[in-house]
Amino acid sequence: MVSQETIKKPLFTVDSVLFTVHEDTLKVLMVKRAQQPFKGAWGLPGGFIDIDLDQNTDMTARRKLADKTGFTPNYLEQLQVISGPDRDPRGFSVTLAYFALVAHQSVASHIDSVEMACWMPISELKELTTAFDHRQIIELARQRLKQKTLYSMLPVFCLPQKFTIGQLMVVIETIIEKRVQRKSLMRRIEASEMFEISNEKISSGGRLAQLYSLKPDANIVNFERNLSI
Amino acid sequence: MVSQETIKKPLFTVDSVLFTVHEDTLKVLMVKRAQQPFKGAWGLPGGFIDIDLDQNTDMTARRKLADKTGFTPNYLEQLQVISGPDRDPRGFSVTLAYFALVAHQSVASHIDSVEMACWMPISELKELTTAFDHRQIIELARQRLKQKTLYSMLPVFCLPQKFTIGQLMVVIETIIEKRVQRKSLMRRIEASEMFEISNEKISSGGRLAQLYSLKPDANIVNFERNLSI
DNA sequence: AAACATAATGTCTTTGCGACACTATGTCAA
DNA sequence: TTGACATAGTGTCGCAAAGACATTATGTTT
Repeated sequence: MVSQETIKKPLFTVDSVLFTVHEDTLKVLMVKRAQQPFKGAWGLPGGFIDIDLDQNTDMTARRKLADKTGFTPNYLEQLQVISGPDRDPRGFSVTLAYFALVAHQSVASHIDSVEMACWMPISELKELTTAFDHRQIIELARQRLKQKTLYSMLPVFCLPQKFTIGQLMVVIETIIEKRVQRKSLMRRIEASEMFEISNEKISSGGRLAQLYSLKPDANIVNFERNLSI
Repeated sequence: MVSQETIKKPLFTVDSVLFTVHEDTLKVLMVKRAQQPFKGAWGLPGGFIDIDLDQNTDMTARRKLADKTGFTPNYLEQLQVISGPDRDPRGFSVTLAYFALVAHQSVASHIDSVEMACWMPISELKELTTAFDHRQIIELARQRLKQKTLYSMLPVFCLPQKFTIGQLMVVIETIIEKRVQRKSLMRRIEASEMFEISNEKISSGGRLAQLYSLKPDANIVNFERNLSI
């Protein structure tokens, strides 16, 4: 028989960095670990692939997130594989980290009712001791989110189905930590052809704001220019 | 004890898509499989992680490439994890695919001497039956290479240490399948500050061409604008 | 020495974001 | 009711970087 049968296998896990923006703050979903190692510490939602339940690793990520939030995220993509002999006390470990986005309101109530999960503001992470190398993974995810925000409309997945340009602007500014011109966003919304104008407007303390929504079959457009850093 | 001990583990492998450009053609390194499954078929170089030899999955990719080419690539980055119950006849399989670049001349002689490895022009892939889902993985890698070529100088890793703008232009045009302005490349070389002007020039049938080389400590700059598609 | 080939530069056009003034239209309070 | 205020949306100019292409520079070849 071939050699792979005799090679020691590493642990393989799937973890997700689920972001949302709420109250002008970028937050990440953390869960309190119920088991060793790092029992009781905050860490990323994730776990082992279950080859009877999961068709692939994307499903593993979704399933684990659903366990914690009762929801599947609006957006999910692979972030990176992190591996090494020392990152897990149980032995050589390989983690596939996902990066996900969700509208805060979608999951707010469920999260609030569970003691094991919380939305952690990204700024409060440095004072927190997290399980494994999860803080670095979150930082990696944040960089990716920031970068993608410069050339795509990814932040719409942090908003409800119908949203205004003002809301989009706030979310983008929170993510990239820089002001952005409303005009630029309007140009991009127009040019991308990803969105449709709702027949509703909502009040926001001044002139009524146009509601937009993502077209049902829209693919995410990547613009050829970044917003300036 | 916790449940992960009882869960069936998927197979975990690391494969690499190693590109080079030679004779105005984008080529990918394929190896003839020595073992089942798909024994005798062409596939991507790769294999199982060896937790005694490899500090992480990057090392696995490098080690497996070195086995086939006697070389480590000039550039290596993670591409994507592909997983599923049916992609490997032995059972549920998880593959971490890498994407790598090398100058053709670096490895040409070694490859030529080995019957088990060859540089396959990307255009000839569709007529070839490849192991597993390796053709899709290659296509994925090609898309990524193309995209990154629009906003970075990644193609320099397909060139020898000293290269001319003309050579760079050919490689870029081969990858993105579109003509590009020499002027644009010169502007980018200047602006990125990644390169230094060699004190040599080489002949190329006309006026001598300036040789450039990557600064030893240079990081890869991402431009804020894409080349047009 | 002339023809040719490739390299490099000069400069005008095009495109899309940034800045900001200006207009539009809602709410709220006197 | 009306005027102050707030937020939404538009018009327009500036600017930076890529595209296009003519022009100049400097090699090789005959």
